[in-house]
Amino acid sequence: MSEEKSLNFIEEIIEADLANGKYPTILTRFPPEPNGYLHIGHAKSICLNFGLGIKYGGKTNLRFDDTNPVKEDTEYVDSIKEDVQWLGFNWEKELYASDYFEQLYLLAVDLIKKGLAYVDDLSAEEIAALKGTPTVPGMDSTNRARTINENLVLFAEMKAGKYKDGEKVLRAKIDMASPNMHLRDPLLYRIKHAHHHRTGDAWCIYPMYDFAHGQSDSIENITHSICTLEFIPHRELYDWLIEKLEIFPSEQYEFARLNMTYTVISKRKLLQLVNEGHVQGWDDPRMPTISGMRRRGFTAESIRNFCEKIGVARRENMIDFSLLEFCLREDLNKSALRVMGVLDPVKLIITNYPDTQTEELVSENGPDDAYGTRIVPFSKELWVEREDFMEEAAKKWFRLAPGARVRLKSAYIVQCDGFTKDENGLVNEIHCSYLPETKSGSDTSGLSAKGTIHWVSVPHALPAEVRLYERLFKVENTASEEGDFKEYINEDSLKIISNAWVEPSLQTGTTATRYQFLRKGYFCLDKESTADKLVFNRTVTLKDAWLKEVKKH
RNA sequence: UGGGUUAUAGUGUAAUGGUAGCACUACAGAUUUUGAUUCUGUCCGUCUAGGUUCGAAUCCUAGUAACCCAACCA
Repeated sequence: MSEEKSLNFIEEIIEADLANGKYPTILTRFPPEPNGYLHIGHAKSICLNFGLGIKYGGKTNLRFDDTNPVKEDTEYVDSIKEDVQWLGFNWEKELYASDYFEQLYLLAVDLIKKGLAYVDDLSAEEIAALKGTPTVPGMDSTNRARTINENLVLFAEMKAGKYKDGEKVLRAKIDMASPNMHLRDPLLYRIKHAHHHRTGDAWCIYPMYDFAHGQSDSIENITHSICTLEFIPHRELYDWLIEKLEIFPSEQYEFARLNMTYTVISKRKLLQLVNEGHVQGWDDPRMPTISGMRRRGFTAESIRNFCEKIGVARRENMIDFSLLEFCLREDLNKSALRVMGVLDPVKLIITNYPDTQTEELVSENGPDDAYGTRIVPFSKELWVEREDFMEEAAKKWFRLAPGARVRLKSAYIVQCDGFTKDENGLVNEIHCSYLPETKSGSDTSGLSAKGTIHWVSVPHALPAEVRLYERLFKVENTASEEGDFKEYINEDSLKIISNAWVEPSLQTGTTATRYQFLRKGYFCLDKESTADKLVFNRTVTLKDAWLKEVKKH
């Protein structure tokens, strides 16, 4: 039954490694720096790393790459853990690069003893000047010739706090003429008299990425260390350090990071959007952060499916936002409760319906019988969608218009007889007569209506605020446009409707409940919603064939 | 213009010398008490030029384009 599914290039490597006995089992890791919130690009990495662990019966660690104390905070650690768990993954161990500071220090001492690292007194500017350029070889620092003993003493003094920030660094002794800039005696340690969110003031020297990441991988016996393409030039250094240190040979593999149309996916840019007030926080429902998407109403399942569909490769990519929406709708369609809500209300009066009568009609809750039914109250006055009425019916118009017949969902077929306008010329009442024998479930009329519309009974309706979201940017790819990415922000990405009406069954529900407002889209309760003031987020619209028809003309 | 990486429909991803497939998008139709869902169909592709081969997306040669690398960030 199971179809042969093609492997991505990392799976091929793993299967080969397992087949030839290179490793008995695999261990991967997801290694975020706790300096911001996770976004959809991280989700790709999470699904990849944890997915491989699951697929091949191995394990995956969650490791915080917390080697730069001035940028990191426990706030981010907590949010990252929450997001990974929410996505549905369990880590083998929760680890921190800062747990290895002592071991890393000893590894650095080892490197010095091997004559492969030295303490340099040059300033950042001087080091940069001597580094050369991609086309011009670098030149040795005079400190490169220091003896092993001298280096040992100086490095110990760095650790002991004898020097101020920037006075000294530890560098690997490799090749100042290498065509790979990362091999021109890269910095291994720098001095930072800064408070670390976990180690406090215990350290004033901190390892650089290149002397922490691969070593942490090795300490944990990570078999496949998977990162993004921009780390390709680091791999030579990654391998060099592991070889010279004679530690567990973890191997680095790189894949292309996720790019998506109509958004930005970079911590730096997302941070700007938050700090400059273009959005209301990291979990603003317009943000491509995991927390933003969760608040917006995305399901973890839909995000995992998306990550599965986009694949893993080594070429630059730009994924259509519509694929994400497809995955979202695909999942929500299966699980969302069907309810009725009117976003732009206009009153419909059933002239031949008894003034004080109320009926309890039965309507289905979901896409199949398993969801059961609920009671929806019906009466003489209903709220219906303003856009479902036209004074003069257009071609192919299936909805309300004078003389036209429509089905009120789960209720009756009504015939539109007329309408009234207010002093501003705005339609304020639609007058209809209902056909009693067309009652839903017991229709004996033999009549049919082309269109079916949703409604809410006026005396029973609950007021609600509804927040509609559009894409955050006006252009597909801000990076390929002139100027700053913020010039392309869509100012209309949030529309708040304060006078919507929803059916009474929506009084109870949690932020975990997913709804489909019939014909209007998928919605969920926002975290700001209260029993007195319901607030809904529109997660995504339904596909709308009529809208397309209208746009054609 | 030093080094590295990558080029397959509009987008993403397969095909590991042997029928260029799948998904999204777009378009058309059927069904529908959601103009949703579901179902059916259509359009559209191997960066270029040579070469090897019975046979090339795949191998070779030469181009072209895009991205990455000169932070005491990760």
